[in-house]
Amino acid sequence: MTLTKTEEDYLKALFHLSLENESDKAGTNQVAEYLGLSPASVNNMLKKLKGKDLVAYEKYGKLTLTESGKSVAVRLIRKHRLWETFLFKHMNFTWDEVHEVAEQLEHIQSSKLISELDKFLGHPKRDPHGAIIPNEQGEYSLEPHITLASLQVGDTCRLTSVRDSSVPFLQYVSRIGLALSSRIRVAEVQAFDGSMTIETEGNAYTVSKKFAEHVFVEKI
Amino acid sequence: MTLTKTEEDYLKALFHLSLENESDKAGTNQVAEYLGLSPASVNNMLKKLKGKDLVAYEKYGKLTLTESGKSVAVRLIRKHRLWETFLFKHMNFTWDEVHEVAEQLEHIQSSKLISELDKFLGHPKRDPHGAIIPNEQGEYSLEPHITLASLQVGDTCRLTSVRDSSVPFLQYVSRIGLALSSRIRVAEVQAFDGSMTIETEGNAYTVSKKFAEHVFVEKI
DNA sequence: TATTTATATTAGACAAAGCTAACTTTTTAT
DNA sequence: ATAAAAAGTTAGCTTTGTCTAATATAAATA
Repeated sequence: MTLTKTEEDYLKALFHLSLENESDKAGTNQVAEYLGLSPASVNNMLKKLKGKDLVAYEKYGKLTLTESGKSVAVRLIRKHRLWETFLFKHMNFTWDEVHEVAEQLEHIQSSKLISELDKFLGHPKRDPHGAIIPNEQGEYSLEPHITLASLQVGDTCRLTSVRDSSVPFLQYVSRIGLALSSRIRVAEVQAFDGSMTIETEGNAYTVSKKFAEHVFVEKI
Repeated sequence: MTLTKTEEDYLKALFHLSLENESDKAGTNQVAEYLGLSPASVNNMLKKLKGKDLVAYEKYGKLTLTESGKSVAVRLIRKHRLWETFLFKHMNFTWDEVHEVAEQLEHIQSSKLISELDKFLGHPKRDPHGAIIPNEQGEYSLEPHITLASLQVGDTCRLTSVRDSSVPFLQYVSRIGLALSSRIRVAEVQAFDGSMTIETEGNAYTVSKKFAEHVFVEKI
């Protein structure tokens, strides 16, 4: 079954939202917000995807991807991340530039191209944002998602990946000298709003709680 | 102005047909045939493209691309041929496999990606079918299109490029041992139907006139 | 529990790009 | 020069994916 670009975008949205929500479910309005569409449009498309057995839900109920829908989504994410890696490593793109073009490239249909690209890149495990790339079978490890925001004063960590691929966020991360593998020490946390002062490479920066929640780390 | 994939496909079709016809013009039915659509659909789209000043024509008259339309088409052809080159040289695609995927890749919008790809490939002059790749400014040389069919008994030539990118044609070319730069000698020509017997690498094959008209050569 | 708010659905309209069938204009051939 | 054929156009319908406005259900709160 061949899906349209639009159908693929819905499945990917559902996959991402399911991961963020508890219990692998998402809501119509949430999908609409995520894709920048009206709830009516989303409802309309959901009917079609349900008919194709890619999404499961009861009227007025929460949405889940079926196994088949999940598999399509994971393959898309694999393609997206492989293309991001290609753009970053071979086309001189910066990490804030790769997402937009990969959004287009992920819809190219050619299994040969993807397996060759994977080989060409040396079967990379992570994309330029540190996100894990699912393998050819669609398997991927869900690593512990510890955010910078969960650390305490005095803790030291290493930046493993970022939650957001948006240009403003990534440029901000770079601006304060952070990148994948950066070592970070938490110097201060404000009880008032959770903002924290961090040290990296000898410099100190104060960042909001929201920011810290978008940075994944491993403690060291 | 951003064009849809569909609009781009029409412009590319018009460009190719204009080159094949005398006087850089094409007809509605011809475009319909080329794209596998009904003349009515084509007429419909032509109105839109005329409104955007990409195509020029009078009612019931022949079609030409405007300078602006030509420029869009050439940029698409450049992208198509660069992607074909990439697939062939780095993704282990054969020359009969590249066209289909390049048809998709040519619609990716990113000028940075194309200029980086060009650099990555070493600014190639020709694609895997021997076709000339327009440069960044959209300039390209129209080389003399001498076909194998125009040669006489005893002439010797080298295969420079092929007119057709279809899988059956390219597989046939390969099957009889021909590739870019192959040396060919014309051993015999039938006055009856123009079919010709050619020698290459010590083997002889008889091919139709139609076939010979799809093979571009330079005399040696 | 009753009411308000949030979420989800339906109905009806629209634009893009396709189609068929009918019609008009141009070209070709008798 | 006229009739037949080919090419181009128009009208009206279809599908896909979007929208707004109105309505129905579920969840939250008073």
